[in-house]
Amino acid sequence: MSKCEQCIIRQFNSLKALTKDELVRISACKTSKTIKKGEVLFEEGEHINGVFCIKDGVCKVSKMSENGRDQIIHLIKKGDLLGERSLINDEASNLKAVAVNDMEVCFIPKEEIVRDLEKNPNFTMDILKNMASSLKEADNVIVDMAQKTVKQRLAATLLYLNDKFPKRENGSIDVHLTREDVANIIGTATESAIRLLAEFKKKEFIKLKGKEIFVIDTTNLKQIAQGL
Amino acid sequence: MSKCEQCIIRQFNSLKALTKDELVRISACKTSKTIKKGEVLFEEGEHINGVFCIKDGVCKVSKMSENGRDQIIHLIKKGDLLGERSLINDEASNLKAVAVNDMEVCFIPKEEIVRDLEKNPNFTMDILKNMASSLKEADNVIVDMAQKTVKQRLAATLLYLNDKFPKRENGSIDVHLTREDVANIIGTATESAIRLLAEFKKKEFIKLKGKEIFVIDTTNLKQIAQGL
DNA sequence: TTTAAAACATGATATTTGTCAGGTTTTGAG
DNA sequence: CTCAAAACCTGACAAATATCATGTTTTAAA
Repeated sequence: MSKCEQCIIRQFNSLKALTKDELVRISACKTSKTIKKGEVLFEEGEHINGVFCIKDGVCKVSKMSENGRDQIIHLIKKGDLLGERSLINDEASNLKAVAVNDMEVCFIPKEEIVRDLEKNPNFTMDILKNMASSLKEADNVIVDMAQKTVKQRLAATLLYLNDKFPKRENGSIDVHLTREDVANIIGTATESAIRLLAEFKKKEFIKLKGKEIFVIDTTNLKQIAQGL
Repeated sequence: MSKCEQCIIRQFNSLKALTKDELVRISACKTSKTIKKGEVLFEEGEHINGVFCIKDGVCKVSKMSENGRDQIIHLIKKGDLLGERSLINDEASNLKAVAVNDMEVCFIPKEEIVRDLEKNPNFTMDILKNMASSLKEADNVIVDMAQKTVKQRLAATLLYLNDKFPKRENGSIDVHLTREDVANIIGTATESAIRLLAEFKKKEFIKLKGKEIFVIDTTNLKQIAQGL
């Protein structure tokens, strides 16, 4: 079992604010898990009671709408923390998380890390800063969902994926999303997502090879995302 | 100038976590303002450098989309704090705030209250809890914007307004929103909002008298909001 | 009180998006 | 490898929504 105090992943999230002693204690109680593509990390309504530190892979975090369709709200990747909110309130999760690529994660139980939230102001402030930044990002998503067309949102999403996620050797985005996943990110019907992907392909803004997506023409995609 | 330590409004927000001494100090440096309907509290891109404590009235908090239309993201009312995020990061505001009714607000400068964020863990935790709850709420809004029809969103918004805002003596919701404001909350064209309001009126789910809105049939509005 | 601007309203029409139906291709378990 | 399930794709059509045009009513400033 690897040791948190030697793990470089923590540099990418709030765990970097923990002291060496705190990390040693956390290391002793954390569990490491391998999660295969398609497996569930947690369900809506479940009490998570801890945080996941993502060492590798990607998962989709979604919420079922009253209309019965899943809306993907976040994609969580290597270096991210998942489930911070479970440390702050005692509510059940309003979200579901499913692995999109195979994952390596560590799980830190709430009761061990909550103390640090109370005792280490650096850690608290870092969590607070992240929340503030997530909230700002959420504002942007709300505006985009409310005001942009499906085509604009797809263009923006492709740029986001291309920007934030690793590439395979051949240059495609290394995230195993189905067309339905893409539709559930932008909030549209699967058929609409497929049609627009085909349109972007035809215009040579992107290349498609099975589930692999290659972003080619960022300039034009940016223009479309902005509604020009 | 009224004193914070004697002000009951703070019971409704995170300021309740401050000690008496802290409140006395804050009281000495805060400024009270009257803001008339239509006046701007702050603009997008402005550095707020403090928090507003809303003693009375309502304001709309919005963000301009790339498409050039304003999206209202929050309605802030009596008892709420506005601008907490300015305490946490040093970025300019991504949002604009405009009074919708006449307002009474107090402004607490950042430099005076930031100390309390550092020194008083109760205050920090309360801010953190509020952020977590806002984030959860933002998730819900994203799902609704992405998945619900305009009609569903209007029904949900009417129920929200009816639930969260004071009523006038005659029973109408005491928030002075134009049709354009309503459209900018639900993310649609003004004409569409007008048409749907007329439809709800015809079906007697609501009553309209000028800008006054009376919610009558919550049962049917709930059904519509849920897409039944 | 007057009056120009803003807000409200409605019809006609265009565009976007969803739904349904029918196929083909890909995937992964056995 | 085989083959059923899942994912993908496309067309036709329906529904939702935006846009444009035009007229009326309300509001608030002079």
